[in-house]
Order: sequence, then C-alpha cells, then structure tokens
Amino acid sequence: MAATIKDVAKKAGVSVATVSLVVHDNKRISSQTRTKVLKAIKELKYHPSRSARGLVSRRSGNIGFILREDHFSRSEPFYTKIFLGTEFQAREDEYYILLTTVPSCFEPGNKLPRFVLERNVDGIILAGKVPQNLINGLEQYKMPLVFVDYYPPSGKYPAVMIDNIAGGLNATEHLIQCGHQRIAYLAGDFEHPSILERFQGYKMALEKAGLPFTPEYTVLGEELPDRSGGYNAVKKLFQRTRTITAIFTCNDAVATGVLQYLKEEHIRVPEDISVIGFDDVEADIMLDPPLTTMRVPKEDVGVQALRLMVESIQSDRPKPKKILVPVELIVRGSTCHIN
Amino acid sequence: MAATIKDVAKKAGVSVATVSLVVHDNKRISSQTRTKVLKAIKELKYHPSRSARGLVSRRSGNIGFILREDHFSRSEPFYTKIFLGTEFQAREDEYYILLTTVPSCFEPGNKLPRFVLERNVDGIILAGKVPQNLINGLEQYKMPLVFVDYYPPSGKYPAVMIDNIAGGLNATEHLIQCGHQRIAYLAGDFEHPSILERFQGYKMALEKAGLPFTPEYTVLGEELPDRSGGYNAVKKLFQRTRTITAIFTCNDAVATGVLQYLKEEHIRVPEDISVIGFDDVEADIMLDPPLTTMRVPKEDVGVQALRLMVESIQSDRPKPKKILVPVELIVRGSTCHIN
DNA sequence: CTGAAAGCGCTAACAT
DNA sequence: ATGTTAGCGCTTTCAG
Repeated sequence: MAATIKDVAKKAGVSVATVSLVVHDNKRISSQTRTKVLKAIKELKYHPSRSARGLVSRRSGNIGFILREDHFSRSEPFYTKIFLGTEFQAREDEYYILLTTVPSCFEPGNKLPRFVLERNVDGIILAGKVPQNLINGLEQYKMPLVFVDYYPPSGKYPAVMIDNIAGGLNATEHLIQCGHQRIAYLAGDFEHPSILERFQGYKMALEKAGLPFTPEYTVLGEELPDRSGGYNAVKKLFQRTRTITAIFTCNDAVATGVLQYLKEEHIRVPEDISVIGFDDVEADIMLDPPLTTMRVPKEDVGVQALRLMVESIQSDRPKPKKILVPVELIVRGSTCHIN
Repeated sequence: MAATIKDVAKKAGVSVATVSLVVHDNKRISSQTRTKVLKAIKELKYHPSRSARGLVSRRSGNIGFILREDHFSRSEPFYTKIFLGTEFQAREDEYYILLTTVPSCFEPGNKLPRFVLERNVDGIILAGKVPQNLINGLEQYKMPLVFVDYYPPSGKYPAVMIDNIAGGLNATEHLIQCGHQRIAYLAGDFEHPSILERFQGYKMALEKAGLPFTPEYTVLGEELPDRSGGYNAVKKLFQRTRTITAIFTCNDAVATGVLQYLKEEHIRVPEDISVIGFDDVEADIMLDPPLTTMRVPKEDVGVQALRLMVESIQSDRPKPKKILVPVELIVRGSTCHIN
C-alpha cells in the first residue's frame, strides 16, 4: 500500500524518468509507453508522495493563512467565513491551507509562523490588519503574499478589499431614500480602516443628498465595535439627542447592541427608528426585527484571495492586482419609510 | 535565506549527523559541540525543511480533517466550530490540519482525499457521520483514525462523543423541574444518531419522573433538523394537540423555527410555552427570547479529538479510547416555571 | 523518445 | 562522542 515511482517503472518496464514524464503529462512520450505506464500506475494505485515531490520541486502544495489571534479566537465569524471560502477554493485548485494565528502585537524578535520557517507553504494569505513587524519578517522569505481586507502602508501586493466606501454610501442612501434626514452613524474604535471607510461613505451620501453632516449624530472611535459597544454608543447618542430617525452602524454586532437598547427603552424598530448594519452575519435574520444590512460576500472574498495567490505562485513576476469586492444592500425588517 | 543542514555543519565545523542529533536533542552530544552547533543554527536562522524531513521520517507533521460536504458548506457552524478547536490544539502540538470534504454519498470507486493518496498526513480525524465506504477505503492506508460525534458500526477507534443521552435527559428534567408535565419533543430526521440519543434522554427523563410517554407529543423523523423543519414540526404538533406547555427540540436551529412559529401565532414564550434547544449556537443569545439550551462545548470537542490523534500517532498500538464530552444546561429566557 | 545519474535536505544505521 | 554513508521518492539535466 505504498507504491513508489520505482515500482511503477519496474512494472511498466521503463525507467523512473519516463514514469515521471508521464505523470507530468510530458508530450514527448510515445502514446504506447504512456499507456503502458498509465496502466501500471493504475494497477499499483500509485500517487507521488508530497514530501518527495516537495523536496525536489521546492513546492509544498500548501498555502499559509495568517490571522490575528483576536480576529480568530473571539468567535469572530467574519474572518472565519473568509477562511472557509479560501479553504473551498483551495480544494478546487489542489492546494491545502495551513492556518495559523499571530499575536496582535508582533515584535521584531518574535518567531515567524512555523510553516514559513520550515518552507512548508508556497505563499501566504494575510487576513485583516496584521502587525507590520510580521510583514517585514515575512518579506525576507520572498514568497508571494496576498492581503485580505487590509492593505499595509508599505509595499505593493495583490489584495482583495471590500468596498466599504460604496457600502457606507449605499447604506446611508437607502435610509435617505426611505425619507430619513437625521441619520446617526455609530462606530467602534477606528483601529481597523474599514470602520473609517464606512464612515466616509456615510458622509458622502449625506453630501450627495444635500444633507448636512452633523457631528452630534455620530459616536466614533470609542470602545470595541461589538454588541456592548453598540449598546453604549446608542445610549450615549440618546443622552445627546433624540431627534434622529435612523441609525447606521459600522457593523452588525454593533447593530445588535443598538437593537437591544432600543428594545429595553421601548423604542420600536423600524416604526420609531430605522436601523441598518454592515456585514450580514448569520444571526441577522433571527433578530427581532431581522436586520437590514450591507452584505459582505465573505466566502467570496476568501475565494478571490486564493485565486490571486495561485496566480502569484504561478507567475514569477506577480503584479499587485487589487480586487475590490462589492457589497450588497439586504433590506429586511429593521428599516422602513418614514411617515 | 535558506540555510540547510550542510551550511550549519560547515559553519560549526562538524558533520551533518551531529547537527541532526543536536536538533533532535540527542543526549550523547557533548555540551561543547552542542553549543557550537546551536550557535551556528541561530546565526544562519536554520530550520529543517518539512519536505526533506517528511521524506525520510515518513511523518508529514500534518493531520487530515474530513467533513461531509453538506455538514461543512451549508453554513453549518457546528462542525466548523469543532474544526476550529482542532486547529487550535494542533498549533499547540505543532501539527497542521489539512481540511477536506467528501460527498455524502461516497462510492467504493471514488477517489480518497488527496492528502491520503499523497501520504501527506499522519492521521485522520473524521467528524460527523461519514460514509462507510470512505472508512473502508481509509482503512487500507493503515493510519490512525479518530472519530468525532459519530461512531462507525465497524471497527474500534478512538473517538470523542457528545453525551447526547445525558443532555436530552437534563434538558427534559429542567422542564420537569419547572413544573411542566406535557412536554413535546421535536426532531428532524433520524439520519444522525445524535437526534435519536437526545430523544432517548427525553424518554428517560419522563420515565424517571413517572410521567407517561405520549407519542402524540412528538414529531419525529421528518424533514431536516433545521429552522424550517422546526417551523413545520411545531405547526403539525399544534394541529394535533394544544395541551403541551413545553417543547424540547433536537437542536437550536429547530428551536428558532419553533420560536418563529409561536411568535406568528402570538403564543408567548416562555409565559405560554417554554422552549429548550440543544447545541448552544452563537445566535441563541440574540433570539427573542434568548434561547435556553444544552451547551455542547464544540471547540473543546475538537481539542479532545486532536489530543486523541496525537496519542494515536505517538503510540504504535493506539487503544480505542473513547471520550464522552458532557453537555451543560444554559438557562436563558425561553423557559420558565409554570404557574 | 527514453534512460542514466545527480541531487533536493534530512535521518539513521554503522563506523570510528 | 562524532563522522561516514546510504538512502527516502522524486525531478531534471544530459546523453544516447
């Protein structure tokens, strides 16, 4: 149960070189010997060993996927979904993904992921905002890097980015089309550029519609952009003003906190206030009311990342192609026309 | 940027064998040469290549993880979570996980996962109910198998199982302690043994409490155990009888369908009817009301599976140790004492 | 069109 | 205690 290339060669009465050529579909093999060899391969259930092949070809057939610890472990469905998309596409392209996480604070002295040191990957996909020190370290190894949902200030790499600006714009425009004029934007900290981009889209929409930008309607840059952050943000907003009729949150987690607060305060959604989120996580549809949101095609983002990676691996001079993935308005029950 | 063992040997003025021994912490190396070699290793940033090592040692350092297509792709957070637990533990134990899916219908002629054929894994974890044909195929390769949440009728393997019977028992007992006597059990199809085991637990609880088992209170073995299945099941139940005061569902997805139906019918939860689910998925807490459920420690299940695998790999005669993972009652808002 | 042979980087006898 | 050496299974010139 472990036929090697030698076994095949012997059985087919040819040399191992010939077998190798047949396996690699080399055309300068007569169809007779090809058939002969193929037959032997089949009979022996021969499959080349990854390790042996990797040793000589310097290709592991694996792709590394790096995620920041806190993006991964904290039941963060967002990047997990992206990872699963990459996984899926990797199967199509005959690669395996080696996943690893890195600390959010990566010091220059820190050990790089084992798969890099052992030369066990042919390229690396980095998702989310990763430490610059890590990137610097990785660059030494001269393997293709592809970025996802974050673009480092240094260098030029292929990347797949989410169109957060257009998303923020469309979300806000949806609200405006529903007749809303006093629209709040609730963000967590700006640690991740996406949050800021979505805010830019929000402002653009206001401007386009000739609506004033009212700083009072925004809660920015405090706390984490999660459920409790959303809860506190809307609370704070309401201490300042009660005139807004709609809320755009930087993501769905924040929106759920908002919904929770509004429910506690007996403010009806969407009758009294419309709420729109961003991301489209699975739980949205279960909320009460189901959340209107901007869908980020997370699996698709992962798929695209793998495609870019495969291109990078195959062409020796990869171009830093960037893919901007559009987001889509999903209207559910948490937004409605104003009376 | 690719120091090999030879480079180290030369730099340290020793043979490659010595370097290898040092790398492997062999004790019969004088501490002087050890230091010398270690220094060279550090200076050259030497790390053994996985491929080379794998070729000679016949150990890839990878572990395969097999999931059924439909368990994975259909946004199935359950097995995904288990996988992530395995991933996590793999990092601790210095393994990488190669993930793959197989069709639910696996014919004897089908190709086995590529990582098996290429001998690119040292063992395989199988999660959920996998086709027997696949298991038969895998057995040929004589590598350790570990089962998760499913145990094949044939053979004896290490496995980590979820204590569904105790879970069903405890869930039902919780309801009984709340004063409920007429308790429904809603299942999807029995395709997966867990559903049946939870049902057994339910019956045991009734018996223990001296309550009659009323077939009329159960909807079994129809449709998929998902949200819409739950919706239809409770609808069907209510066409038969309206006397029940509590519902135990085979999982949380079914419970959400139940909740949806009850809301549409203006039946209050938990005032009119208590509902308890099973699994504890993330969305539970966002439901209205938040769902009482039996928590399955999914990540932990994955962790245990990897531990068993590492044991199996390391001992040449692995014993078919089985781990039964307990589940835990999480009381939230969907159950209450009956008046 | 096919074969011989030289490694890829490492481990593990076996010598010394 | 350390070095020599023979592969592991495969790819890839280079000859023929």
